[in-house]
Amino acid sequence: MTTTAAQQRARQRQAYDAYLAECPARQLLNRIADKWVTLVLTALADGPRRYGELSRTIAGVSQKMLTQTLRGLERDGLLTRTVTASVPVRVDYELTALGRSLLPVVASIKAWAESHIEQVRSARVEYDQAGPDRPGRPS
Amino acid sequence: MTTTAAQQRARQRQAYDAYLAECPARQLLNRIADKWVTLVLTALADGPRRYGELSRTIAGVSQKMLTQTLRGLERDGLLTRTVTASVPVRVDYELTALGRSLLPVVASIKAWAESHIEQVRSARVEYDQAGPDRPGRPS
DNA sequence: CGGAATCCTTTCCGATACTG
DNA sequence: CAGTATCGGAAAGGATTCCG
Repeated sequence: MTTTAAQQRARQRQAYDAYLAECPARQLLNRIADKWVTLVLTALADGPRRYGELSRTIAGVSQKMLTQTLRGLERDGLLTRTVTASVPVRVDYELTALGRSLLPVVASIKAWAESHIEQVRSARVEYDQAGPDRPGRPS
Repeated sequence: MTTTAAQQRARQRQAYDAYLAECPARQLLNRIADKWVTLVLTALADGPRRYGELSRTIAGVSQKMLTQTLRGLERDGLLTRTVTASVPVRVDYELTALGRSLLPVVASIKAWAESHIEQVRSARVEYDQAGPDRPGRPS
């Protein structure tokens, strides 16, 4: 896979392109196109939330994944982490301006999933019934 | 995993909620909040594409992941697969109406990643510099 | 050309135990 | 309360080989 000078110039013009495997945009896409990221960001839509609140809101998330996701989002500048040194300690998470710019996008994914699940389920039933012997199906 | 009649009724009332671990919407979210799904759907934005075209457009995707993603999207009713029996065989993929309804959403994620990568990268630099000894960082 | 099938490595992720 | 650290199983995903 060689790249011509013309392709190089084309890339400069269009800046970042997620279709290119080596592009940083591809890696960022990989990070934000994530279930936990979507749920965490939308859970912070209405303002700051404590760790425990997030944990309860996002049912079934393990503490490991929640912490890991929060750290990643903090590092990427999408949310802030504020520690209040009390007993017991209190930690609040809040979206940054950058995080809020992503919010409508991930919120629309979540909304789409919730509003189209019925159609998807019936499509699956139809697909599975149509040909029990199809490409991709074992035995 | 048994569900009581009360739980069934509760689900009917609140429809689907991706925050609930058991909810089908959570699983659907898990499927569509995916790097390959985003790239495949956006690659089909301008009309039908052949398998080989998709493979070249989405640089770095393995044949296994591409086929697997396409099969999943076909089963979920987001795209159609059309085989033309020639030599060699020709296979085209095209978005369905359902798939097109998801398209603007995933396109906006891809666009966000491409347009905000700079801000995210500088946020990472700042985070990493600020405290080389921070929560989550080894030694 | 457009896959399927197999093998094998990497990464994800949950469970558990411990800490300030 | 809000984590960290570690371990092991499960799943994702790449490379390779073969096929209609």
